[in-house]
Amino acid sequence: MTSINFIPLDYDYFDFQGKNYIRIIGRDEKGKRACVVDHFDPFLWAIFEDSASEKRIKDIQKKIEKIEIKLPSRTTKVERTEIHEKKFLSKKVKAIKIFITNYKDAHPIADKLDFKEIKARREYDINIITKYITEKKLIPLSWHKISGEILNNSQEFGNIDSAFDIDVCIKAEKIEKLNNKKFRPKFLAFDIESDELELGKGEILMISLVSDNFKKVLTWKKSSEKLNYVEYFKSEAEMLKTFINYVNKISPDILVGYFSDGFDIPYLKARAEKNKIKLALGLDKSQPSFIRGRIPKARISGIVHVDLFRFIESVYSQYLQSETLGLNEVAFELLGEGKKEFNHKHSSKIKEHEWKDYFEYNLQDSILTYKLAEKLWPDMIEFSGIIQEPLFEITRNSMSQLVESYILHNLDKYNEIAEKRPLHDEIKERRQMGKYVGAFVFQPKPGLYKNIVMFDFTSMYASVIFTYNLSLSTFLKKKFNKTLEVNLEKGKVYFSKEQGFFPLMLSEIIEKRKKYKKEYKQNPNPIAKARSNAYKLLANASYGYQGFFGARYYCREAAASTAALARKNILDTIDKIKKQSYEIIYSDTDSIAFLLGKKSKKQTIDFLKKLNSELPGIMELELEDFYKRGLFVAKRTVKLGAKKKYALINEKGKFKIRGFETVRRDWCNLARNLQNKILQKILKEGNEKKALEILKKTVDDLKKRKILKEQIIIRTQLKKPLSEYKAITPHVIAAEKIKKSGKPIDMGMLIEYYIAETKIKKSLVREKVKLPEEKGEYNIKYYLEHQIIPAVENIFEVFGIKKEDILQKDQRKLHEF
DNA sequence: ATATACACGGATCCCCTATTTCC
DNA sequence: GGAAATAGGGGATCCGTGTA
Repeated sequence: MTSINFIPLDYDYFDFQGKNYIRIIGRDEKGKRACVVDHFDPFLWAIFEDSASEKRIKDIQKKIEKIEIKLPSRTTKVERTEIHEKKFLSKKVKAIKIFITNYKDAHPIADKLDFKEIKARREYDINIITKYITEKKLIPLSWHKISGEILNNSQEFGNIDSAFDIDVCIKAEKIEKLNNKKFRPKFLAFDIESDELELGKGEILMISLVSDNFKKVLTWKKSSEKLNYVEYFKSEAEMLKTFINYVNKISPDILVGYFSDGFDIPYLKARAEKNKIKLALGLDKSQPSFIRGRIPKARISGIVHVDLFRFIESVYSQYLQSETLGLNEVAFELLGEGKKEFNHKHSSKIKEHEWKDYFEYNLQDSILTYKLAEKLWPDMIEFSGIIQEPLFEITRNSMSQLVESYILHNLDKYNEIAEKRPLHDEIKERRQMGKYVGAFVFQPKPGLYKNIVMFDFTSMYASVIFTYNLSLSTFLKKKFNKTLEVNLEKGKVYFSKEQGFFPLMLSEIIEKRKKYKKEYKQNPNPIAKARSNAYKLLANASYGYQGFFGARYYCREAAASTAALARKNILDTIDKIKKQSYEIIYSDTDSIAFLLGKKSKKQTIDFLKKLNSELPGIMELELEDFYKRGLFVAKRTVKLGAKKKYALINEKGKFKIRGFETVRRDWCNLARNLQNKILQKILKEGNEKKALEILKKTVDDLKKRKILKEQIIIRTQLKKPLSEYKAITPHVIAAEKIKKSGKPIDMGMLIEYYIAETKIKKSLVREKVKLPEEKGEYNIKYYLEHQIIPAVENIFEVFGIKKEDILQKDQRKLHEF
């Protein structure tokens, strides 16, 4: 027996003689490409009724062991069974573990377990790789010592070692986890350019590739200038062949693109087909395969294909300020550099000397993608390690899938059998349930306040779930002794006080989050930060997960109770703060703002300690900050204060602006910047005088047509296919215009437009829409009445200045010209 | 395909009234 | 001259986006 130190990267499975085997590609310690083949005994569970007698169980076991399914290609039978004492939804159960020949047939086998003493059949609907990892504990992106037999030209598994381009192949006998050591994968970033955005429609003009000390642009277009990183070919086909050769030669661990699931890989595949070339990117020379979905997932055998856009969209975007998730903006925020400027036009119109810029542009995209991959690597590795799913899945799964994977991989700690995925009808039913009551939001009074204290609950929902033990596994249909009773709108619901595994798991997540946050503070480094963030994300998503109709552990009652008890706690706390004669000015979900008044900061902090000592369980209130001033405005429609809209300045002069148009991307920059400046001025100075001057200046500039076009562009996202819109809004018109001009329209596109002057008097805004590149003058009336005034009128109204006052002054000014 | 709460612009619908059209 | 058709104003409601 030999052994290697191994880090798993890419997981797949195959059948050999009717049985399932797992194939994992990774690296050994010397950086050599290694392949581990492991057997896997698939199984599922059947859970007995509590009333089932020992004798009956034995009977059933014998019957189960005779189950067999004959298919044309294979026969699957029950190989063996074991009786276990397990837990299901935190309750003790007797269950039978049924080992079968091939996991693909787990479903039909489950269907055959039709005995009245069996109340549930489970774990036949879990992905085979997930199941393998939970069983064998071969954790992705962690080092392991694999002992076993080296396969060298072995006929076993049909010559697997020679089918793959690998250095060593081992059939695993024993797997041991090693202590964490660093691993730096070999990335290869790539990007393609073409005239047409519709998949495969036009030719691929060029492909850029970036890896360690490697930069290339492959093209078949001629340029007047020779560049050392550009390789010229005589045709698209030759270029594609060389691209495939480079990928094979460099043999990266991770092939990384930006939106490459949705564009680059499918495009390459389509063009390769057209040119009758096999897109043999896989380690076994196979072509990429596509797993269906909203955006298909492009899998390359043996190499992890990471589409950074997808990872950023599903996981990382919440840490970003960027308003779009385009490569340019994201790279700017994370790396401080953006894409190269290039004025896109059809290749037939590009002059010879202009190609150089296009090549540079194309190369820069891959450089940025490469750098982003390096930057996000700590997050990918931490997510993969914590959730224990392969990188391919981690970078593509939604938040609910990540939470669920975390649960599945941790169930054995609690001796739990997994709950099943909801079936189609079940999902339909859950969705029809409608909404339950959510968070409490305090109705603020408009005004400019001084000396504000803000408290907030740390991980409020997660701490409520643990404190009150709210989950599917603790939800009771009836009231028993020692139960928690929660009043919901539709009646009372009950939860057991016996510890449920879900709340317990969540408390461990919270603990780990605290631990790594502390660790990060003591020693700031990307790994600690990524780890702390990953746990924070899991904790935050758990509440939503329990209320999500697609969840295995869906429990509407638990989700509704979480919200209800969070409301109760914050309202109780508000009462206590009031009783100390503080004046509450605002509260939303987990935060409370009130005036310091005559009290000192120390008194307030002492009071916070007292509040904390009275809070149930692990619930915790902390001081968010002291603020020098805060502004709350009225709603547009009624005189009441607007919720979720306020601006604060702390004692260090740092602003916190929420909900205002300043932070909304569907307002033009002119209105946003103006509002931002005005808010900041008012908060800094404590009055509106100077702010009013800023407003006048802007109105003046607007009327004199001094405003730059960039400032008046309105951006709105297209959230569904154009044809599905019932209300034809300005951004829909703009999208139609783009489509007419021959550019493709994608769902999710950010549509840009401005409102122009028109000759004829038109009443609808949409009739004045123009695209940024269209010539025209901006509509002064529109920008004044629909952008500038609405953005600031509520602010000035706090100081008793009415919209008419502002407008009248303007009109007088207008006459002066 | 994590949850609900909230603000608000613009379109659309509906009702009412004034004006125009038609007999 | 009077009824019917039409235009236009104003408010309620719906649709849609984005944020907390």
